[in-house]
Amino acid sequence: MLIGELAERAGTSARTLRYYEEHGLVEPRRDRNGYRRYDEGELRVVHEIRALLAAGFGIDDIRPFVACLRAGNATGHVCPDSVAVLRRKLAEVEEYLGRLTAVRDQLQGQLAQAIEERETRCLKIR
Amino acid sequence: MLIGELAERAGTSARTLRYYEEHGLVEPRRDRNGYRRYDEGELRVVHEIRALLAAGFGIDDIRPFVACLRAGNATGHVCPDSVAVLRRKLAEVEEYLGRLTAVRDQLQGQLAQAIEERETRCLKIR
DNA sequence: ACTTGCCTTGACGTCGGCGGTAAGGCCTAG
DNA sequence: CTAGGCCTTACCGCCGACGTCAAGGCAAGT
Repeated sequence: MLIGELAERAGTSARTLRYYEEHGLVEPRRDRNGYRRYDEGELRVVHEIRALLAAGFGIDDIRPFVACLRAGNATGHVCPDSVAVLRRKLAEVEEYLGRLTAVRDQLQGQLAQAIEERETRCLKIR
Repeated sequence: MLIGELAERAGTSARTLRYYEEHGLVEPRRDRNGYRRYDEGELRVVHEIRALLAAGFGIDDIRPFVACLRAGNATGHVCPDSVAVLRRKLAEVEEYLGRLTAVRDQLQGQLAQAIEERETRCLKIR
């Protein structure tokens, strides 16, 4: 499989796949002419990468998951290194959730106050 | 008040205040020698800006709040434009909260699954 | 031979809110 | 006169996951 086909099947771009390779997440063989040659398994790897990125992981966080998949595991998150990253990320997400919830409450409060104030003014005008 | 004093009183840097000015949030007068001269009210404006930034607003979102404050209102979020931005931002935050909650649940699930799998293997080994 | 359509490397652009530094002007105290 | 402590404009750097050229090589159909 050449890079274009993998890109299309994975729902992404060739540039993106080269980027992953540049950062050590994928290592295709090379044809005589220098073309990258991927085997079928890489499709799963790329899907895993994309899912983790979408979940907010950084490239460096993802490396252990890929290694775990390559080691023959059914999923990338069962190895100790992956679990450590999972724990850390979960903590980060929960902290961010807390802050974001506080922000939401504050916004709701300001909005309610603004509306109330407007109605007060309307009553005065009448 | 010169830029250094305002920066210190607002708990930020001169560079930051110039950045705000560059983006139309503050417009100090100029002394004969070109120095920026701020009056007392700008301290509140800068505090408002910082609070909104900390809440996740972008520079462009903040402009109406500043205008609202300058128009003589007690707070920057009572004017129609500000309220519109508040509504939009609240919607954004809530959507992001939803996605982040989904991510958290997924992470918790994967973590639980990984731990369960490990324990299963330990039982087998024994 | 020519066109089309893959592929390659390399390098710069993006977004946002500044930080940092250079090169220089202004003002005051010693 | 000079040192220092403000101020000015101007421009590069940062982070991360790519997008977007540019310039060229390779393979295959007509």
